[in-house]
Order: sequence, then C-alpha cells, then structure tokens
Amino acid sequence: MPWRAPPGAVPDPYRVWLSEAMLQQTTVAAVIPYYERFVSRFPDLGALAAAEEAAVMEAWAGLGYYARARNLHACARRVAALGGFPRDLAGLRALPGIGPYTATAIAAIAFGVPGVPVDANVVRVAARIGAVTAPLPGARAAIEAVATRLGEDPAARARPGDFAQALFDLGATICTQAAPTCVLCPWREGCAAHRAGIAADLPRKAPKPARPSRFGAHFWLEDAAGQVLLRRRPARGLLGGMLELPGTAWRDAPWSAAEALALAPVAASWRHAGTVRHGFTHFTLTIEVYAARVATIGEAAGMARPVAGLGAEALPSVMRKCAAVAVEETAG
DNA sequence: AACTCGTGGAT
DNA sequence: TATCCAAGAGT
Repeated sequence: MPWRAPPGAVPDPYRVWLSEAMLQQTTVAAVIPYYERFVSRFPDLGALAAAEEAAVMEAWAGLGYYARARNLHACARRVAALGGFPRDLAGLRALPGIGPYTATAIAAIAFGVPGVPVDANVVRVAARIGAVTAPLPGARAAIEAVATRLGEDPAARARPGDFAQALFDLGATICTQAAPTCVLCPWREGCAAHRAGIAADLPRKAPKPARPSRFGAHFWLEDAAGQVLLRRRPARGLLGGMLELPGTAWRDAPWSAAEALALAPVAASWRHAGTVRHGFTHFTLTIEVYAARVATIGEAAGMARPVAGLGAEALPSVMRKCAAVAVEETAG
C-alpha cells in the first residue's frame, strides 16, 4: 500500500492522515489510484491548504462521501495555521473529518501513541477473539473493550502503529468476513470464537431495513461548440459541492416525460437518451436522461463545460453514468 | 440515538 | 440479479 512507510522509516503525518480519510468506509483497492493521484496533485499539507476547494472536489470525484473532501480541505487549512498536526488524541479529534477512529489511527501510526483504532477489520478480529456473540451495532462497546484490551499488551504499546496495521492486515487477509482461514491464523489459540467453532459466524449483525426507491430526471444540453450545461449542487448534503447535470428533484414516484420536460433548463427538442440506476447508501435512484442539442447554451442557469474535459470535472459517479448514457445516445 | 452520507467489488 | 460491505464522521 503506497501510504505505508517502509520498516524503520518515519511516517509522514500528511500521508497517514490523507490515507485514513480516504479509507473511511472505502476499500483499499478503490483508494489506491485516488491516493496516488491526490499525492501527485497535492504533495504536502501546504499544497492542499493553498488549493481551492473546487480542485479538491475534482480530485475526490468518484470516491464518494464527499463531506470527507470538504472536511479534508478545511482540516488542511487548520493544520497549516497550527504549523503541523497535533500529536495527541484530543488535538487530532478536534479537527474536521477526524473522528474517534481516525484520531486513534493517526496518533498510533504517525506519532506512536498507544491505542487501537477500531475499524471494520478490528471489529471483526476483536469480536472473534473475545467471542462477542451479541449483534452489532449494540455490541460495539463490548467489541471495542476487547480491542482496547488487546492494545494494552506491552508489545502492542511498544509499537502502536505496527500493531494497528497488523490487525488491519490480519482482518484483511486471514480473519476475513465470510470464510476466515483460522488454520493459518497466528492468533487461533487465543481466539475464543475459534475454540468454540463459531469464528465464521461473528460478528453478528442486526438486519438492515430495505432501501427505498427514488426517481429523477436529468438533462444533457450540448451546444454546437461541444459544451454541456452543468451546475453545482448545494454546498452541504448529498453530493454537496459536486457538479451535476441540471435535473428535477429526486422523489418517491417516477416522473412522466411531460412532467420532467416541463422542468428542463431550456425549451428544446429533447430526446429520451436512456435510464440510469444507481445505488446510494439509503436509497436506490432511477434517473431518466434527456438530451438535446442547441446552437448556443445561452442564458440557461449553470455553467457550460467542454464535453472533452468532463473526465477532470467534479462529477460524482451517478452523474458520470448519466453523461455516458447521453453521449452514447448522441453518438448513436 | 438515529440518520445521513457514495461507490464498486465480492458473494 | 440482489444484497452486503469497506482503514467512519457529522449532525
């Protein structure tokens, strides 16, 4: 992993922080290319603090949970003003985007402060070692207590960063979700769930409610110069601060073509380009994409951007799907 | 305390 | 195809 310091090297707090922010609720495989591009574009804290927020949103586009990007930028400016990262838990915890997990992880990995950052890997490992059979999320406190106890071992306290990352690695490679490879586990003798034969059944989780459906319509308005109309979403909330194709609200019922086209950014010869389905955390979204060509975008609300440059814009994945459907229809 | 907030890969 | 899930934080 590109953010991990070689043995014996002193970790760069900026890179530790950046990687932990990107890894929140996000898989390692998804983060690696974003991390590489981000470090290349913003090589150090000063570069990030000096950047415009819009540039940060561009670099984050597609990674999801965009509040992380806004908080990252705000945090960079705060830390730059402080002259560097706080080296203690309370100081880190007070920064935007740094919660209990990330504060503990940065403190341990970058500064050698004892403590166990409890991510999903550690939850799984600790639930099994301690044989916590109560279901999440209620069992969270009991599992964290097990993790904290593991971190009190003198060897763990001597190398908190290595201990934390070793737990991550154990959870990622051996103590996995579906089929843990207990036969290869260096900890199997000390694992209460393995001794009881229930390792693969832990941690237990309460069932989650079904995701509701929502519906919207978005508009691809392209001019003769090869530009398309975009607009910026409100600064907070879902996809906050990101760009989008202009569109309707997302509601509980589908939009008829007539309903949708009444809300189009301009009167034009709109064609139905296709349908996009996208799963968010709390609902599934179905978008009808309409496309039209005009000579000039003119006075329509928003900003005209070259179609050829959309790859570098701050477009979330759902809007990239819409753009792809429109471009495909336009070409065909 | 309970909700909100993305995405793509694994199963 | 549908569901689950990941190095969680903010409100």
